[in-house]
Amino acid sequence: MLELSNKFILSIFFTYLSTQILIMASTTEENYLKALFNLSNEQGEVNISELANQLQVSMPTANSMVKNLQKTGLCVYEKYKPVLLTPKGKKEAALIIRKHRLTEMFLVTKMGFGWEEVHAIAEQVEHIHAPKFFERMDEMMGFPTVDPHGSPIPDKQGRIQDLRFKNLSEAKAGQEVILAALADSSTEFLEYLNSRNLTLGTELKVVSKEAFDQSMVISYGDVEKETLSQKVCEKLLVKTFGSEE
Amino acid sequence: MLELSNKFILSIFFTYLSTQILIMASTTEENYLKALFNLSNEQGEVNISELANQLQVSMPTANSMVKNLQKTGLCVYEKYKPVLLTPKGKKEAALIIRKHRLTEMFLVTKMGFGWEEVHAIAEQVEHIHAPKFFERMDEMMGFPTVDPHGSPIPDKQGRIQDLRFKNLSEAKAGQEVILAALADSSTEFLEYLNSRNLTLGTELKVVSKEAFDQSMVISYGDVEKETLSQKVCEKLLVKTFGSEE
DNA sequence: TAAATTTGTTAGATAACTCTAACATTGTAA
DNA sequence: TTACAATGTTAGAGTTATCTAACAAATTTA
Repeated sequence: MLELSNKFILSIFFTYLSTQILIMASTTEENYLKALFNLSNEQGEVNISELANQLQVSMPTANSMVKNLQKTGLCVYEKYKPVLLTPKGKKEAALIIRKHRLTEMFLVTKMGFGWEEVHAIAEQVEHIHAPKFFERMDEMMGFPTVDPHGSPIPDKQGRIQDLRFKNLSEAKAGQEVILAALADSSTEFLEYLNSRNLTLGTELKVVSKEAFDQSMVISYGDVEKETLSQKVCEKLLVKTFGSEE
Repeated sequence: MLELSNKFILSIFFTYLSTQILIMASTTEENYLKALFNLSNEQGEVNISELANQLQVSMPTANSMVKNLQKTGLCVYEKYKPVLLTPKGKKEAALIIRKHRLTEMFLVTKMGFGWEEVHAIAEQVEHIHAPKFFERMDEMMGFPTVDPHGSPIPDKQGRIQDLRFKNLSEAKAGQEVILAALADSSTEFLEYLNSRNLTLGTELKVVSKEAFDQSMVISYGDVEKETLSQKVCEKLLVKTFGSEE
């Protein structure tokens, strides 16, 4: 009876410790946090199968890791329910994403890499534990707010600004917009954009829109006519001239 | 009988694969390789106890990892004998050290870090698998041959030049030398040197030498008299004016 | 709504890296 | 040269992160 009671008190004590003391997440855990963050829908929910798929692990693996993350207070999870990040988990995820995006920006602006080359390197650098290293990058770049693909860089507190760009696919014929960000930063898509000389900041004019397949003809720079499929238009995020902050 | 024979053939096949195909060494294995490389004496030998001590693991742990490294052809080892790196193991170790030292130099020359701050960061960055990342660093720095502590940077083939500096402790009274490298790059020692304004490239004059405790009085720059203990003198590597390559 | 499909869980195993305890070998010193 | 000390090895176990096989729940579809 007494023993049970002691165990109970100890378990409270350690639960307290785990939420208060920073037990560094392993690289694996960091990857799960990032995946959960990126997969979160409007309700902040993620299904185990999506998580497993994203990380290319089996469902039992994802399931058991989610249980671990819950023990350290980084997510909430109930059997057969979707996973939710806690505020602590969200913050930790955002800070990893901060390191990722700062690194990508540094590689492009300070080291001469192409925007299609940086993801794989940043994927490794983001796990480095050296606050000063990332602070120096940030400083050297003049505190950028977006990465080379237009995605916002979370601040030191893990807060992310919501840029709320529009999809190019929503633009009307005749409209002029600025290419501001991408909804897909895969190497393939970036190389597609490279081959068309489409860079962030480019002013685009929607020449026409094809009702049949939602493809668009646009013009920009020296390019008079370029046809973009619906699929491409949905991946291009744009802002209107007025909408600078 | 037939089964045994098949097993034997398979084992030969996999041994062959392991020596031919690049099975990436894990971060842990990389740390063992580096430690073996750094601890190697003139005969290239390392005792298990030294290795275990260097990596702060138990002897059984070091012992079993050495067996793994042997399986992948990175070291040679016989029961109760010291460990030896193979040429393949030496090369792999040197290439990790190359990444470490390039990183240290980059952090100091391109990112404004102090030489006492860079070791811990480089210790993490050295495990990044991204040849282009390190090649760009190298290029941006103009292909440096030494790191911020004067240690040589191995080339892309893993070859290390032997700079053969002398110990300051061997210098005679009256002699003038240039501080070229350090035999100890611990934070404590680097901070000691910082506090005395002793940097690589500084011209030192040996004012006098104390026979009793082997301490030295030196002068350099604006400093007329500075007493250095024997311990410090042994950690300072110097070259004479003539000995530039 | 019952059956089929999808999604999620449990159980049990494996690989990598680590440990301690116990034992074996080698080297050193009485 | 025997005994002690130092060094090295084996055995067995724990942790983390992964898997497959089998089962269970939830959801979709007929």
